[in-house]
Amino acid sequence: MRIATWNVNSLKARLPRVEEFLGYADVDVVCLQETKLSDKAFPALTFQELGYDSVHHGQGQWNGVAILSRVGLSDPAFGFGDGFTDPYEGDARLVAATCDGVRVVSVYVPNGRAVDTDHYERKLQWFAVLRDWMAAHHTPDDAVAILGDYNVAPGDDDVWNIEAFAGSTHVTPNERAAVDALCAWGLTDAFRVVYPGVDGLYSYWDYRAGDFHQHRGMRIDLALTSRSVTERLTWAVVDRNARKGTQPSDHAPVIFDLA
DNA sequence: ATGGTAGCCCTGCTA
Repeated sequence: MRIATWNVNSLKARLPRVEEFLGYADVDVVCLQETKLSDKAFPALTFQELGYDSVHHGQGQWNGVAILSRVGLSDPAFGFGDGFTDPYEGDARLVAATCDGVRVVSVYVPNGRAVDTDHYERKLQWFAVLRDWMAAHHTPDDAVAILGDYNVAPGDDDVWNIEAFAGSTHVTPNERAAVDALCAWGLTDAFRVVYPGVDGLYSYWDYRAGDFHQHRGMRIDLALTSRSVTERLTWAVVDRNARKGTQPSDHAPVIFDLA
């Protein structure tokens, strides 16, 4: 099974690039973030014609997450649901579905804006709720994969220059601890299983200042996988070509192969 | 030079 995650930064603007990606990437499951669409505007029929079932959790102007699957898609869930207090209530940031026996979760973690803001504090809370939500619905022995834009670079080698991020979000100890808490529950940063200690592998480059061509990127699009999924992992890659050309997203897809 | 670009419900906010 080949599974990918991609923050498309508006599916309306990016649909041609997403269709192109589906045409060459041979992916079975795709987690999308920042569709920026209402559910009504989500192009489910387009994906159906390309062979993919889909589920979308959207709100319109901002956020929005989806899962596409050509290997089955069942038991969809939208947001944290009853029993959880979402620190970003009203935002469409999580959708889940079971695809060929794997519980797939597509997440768009809040950006956090700046360290000294309420948005940052609620970003940390959102991570805590995600962990509680996982623990409430699953055990680490389940086949679970949470893919998405985590808006956190887990290690110093996940940013182009850690000194340039002094005082910034995405690299703070508290944000990394929030990711570590998910891992402590029983998940693994799958990309680093394939590329331990390899520098310069990013999934996001700011549109501004020519960051992509200057290799000023960050690895913030992650797949956290439970043990049984991690054991099936054979390969991973960033599709950097998707960041090039006409009207690219500022994120590239990250692709994972499971035996 | 506190910049730059791209997206949205586009003259302001979000990332």
